[in-house]
Amino acid sequence: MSRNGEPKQALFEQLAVIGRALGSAARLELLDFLAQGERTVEELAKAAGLSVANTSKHLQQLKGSGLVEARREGKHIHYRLSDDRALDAVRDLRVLAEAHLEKVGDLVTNYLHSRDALEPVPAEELLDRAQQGLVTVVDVRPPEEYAQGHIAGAVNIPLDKLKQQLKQIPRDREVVAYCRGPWCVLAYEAVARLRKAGISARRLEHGLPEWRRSGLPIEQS
Amino acid sequence: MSRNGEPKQALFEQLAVIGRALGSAARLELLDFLAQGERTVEELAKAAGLSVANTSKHLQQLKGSGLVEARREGKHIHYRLSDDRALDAVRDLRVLAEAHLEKVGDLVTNYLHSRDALEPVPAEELLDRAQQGLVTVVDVRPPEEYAQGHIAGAVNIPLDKLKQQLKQIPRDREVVAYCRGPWCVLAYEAVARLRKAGISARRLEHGLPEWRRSGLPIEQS
DNA sequence: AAAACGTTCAACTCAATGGTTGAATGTATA
DNA sequence: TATACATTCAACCATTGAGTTGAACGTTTT
Repeated sequence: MSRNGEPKQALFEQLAVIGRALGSAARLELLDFLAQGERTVEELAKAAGLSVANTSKHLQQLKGSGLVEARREGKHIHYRLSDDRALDAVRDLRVLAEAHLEKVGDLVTNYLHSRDALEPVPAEELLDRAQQGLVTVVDVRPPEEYAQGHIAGAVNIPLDKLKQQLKQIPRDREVVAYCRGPWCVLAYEAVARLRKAGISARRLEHGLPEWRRSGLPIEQS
Repeated sequence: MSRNGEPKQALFEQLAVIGRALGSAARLELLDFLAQGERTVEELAKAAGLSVANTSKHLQQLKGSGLVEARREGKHIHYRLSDDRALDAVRDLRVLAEAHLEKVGDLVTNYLHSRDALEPVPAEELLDRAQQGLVTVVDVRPPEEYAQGHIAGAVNIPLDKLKQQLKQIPRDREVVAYCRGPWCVLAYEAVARLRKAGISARRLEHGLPEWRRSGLPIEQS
């Protein structure tokens, strides 16, 4: 922004408006529903699990960026995708995300070439050693998810904060990282980075949902 | 995000990470430059008119979303697009912007004084006619960028050298000018000046990155 | 008219982001 | 080894965004 209104800047700014519109999981989910056809605000709110007011605001943001259009019919206002090409953009995002995650996966498996290093920590073992204070348990999910509930005694270090907080991690004991579940790659990546920094690290066999289901101790912030 | 980490939510959140990365004019401009090839932080900062520190932060955000990769070479760190498909996403944004944001249309048409006069040449048409020797293809970017790769058969006439080299341009056939991307200022300006000099000229519909992306012939100096 | 309903607006809180600055890191050169 | 250089980090401020709540708007029904 900073600078004058050169056309080039202005154009990129317009593109950024659309980019921002795609930069929220809630809105992407709304677009996903709208891909199936027209929906009212109420329907969308229910489907996405959002408040009506909040949904309305998201929809207006989408409308402002030209991705959706609205039509009044009686009491209801129906929203629809204004252009099928909007789906192209979402599809591209998906492709990029998959490519990225795959690449990350490759990085991890390349880095952890030793079999035992890749070996995950079973839940019972972790519980056992955590209670003896032998391991540092790291929750690599975003703070919101951490706040909702996490393994008792775990510290929250989201992946993007890992580098900054490396120094605060005790180097004299093993780190066990975990995240959402089986297909969540955050924990893999965290382990890779920790090892790169010379810290002994493994990942929890499963994620938090499995931990909870097994009746193992959870705590909330 | 409010709610728990259900897989579906997690997926959309991953997509949203990429969407957010595309949600800043500065980052889109950086991507635009990177579409031409590897660049150092310093080069990018200068090109985008941002501070180096700020540029670095933006680049790391792009890296975090998997859109770009970095490589160290001596003192410099070279960034590049990690996936050509990233350009697809940006192209989609552009299409959407053109289709739905009247603002953009206004900006574009205001920017080039006569829209009809600056009708672009589609890539296939250019390739076709260039092979028959019917057009003079002019690359108006600076020599360094030209050296890194240009459309096969194109001559390099940077904008500031255009006046001096006008005489060397054959007047009996059409000139097609191109530069970095669809909105690169240089090509518009070049076309305008060529016409002023009585030479029939149009600009390439897209820029070099898109040309390369389509697998059309490139050569290096 | 009045009442009921779906949607939007306005005002607010809290977290996240873009940006700056000066220090720290890591790599080549003297 | 000391120095210069390119990049990143850390701390900080101003702005924006998501989300909530209660009131207002427009349309239909009574």
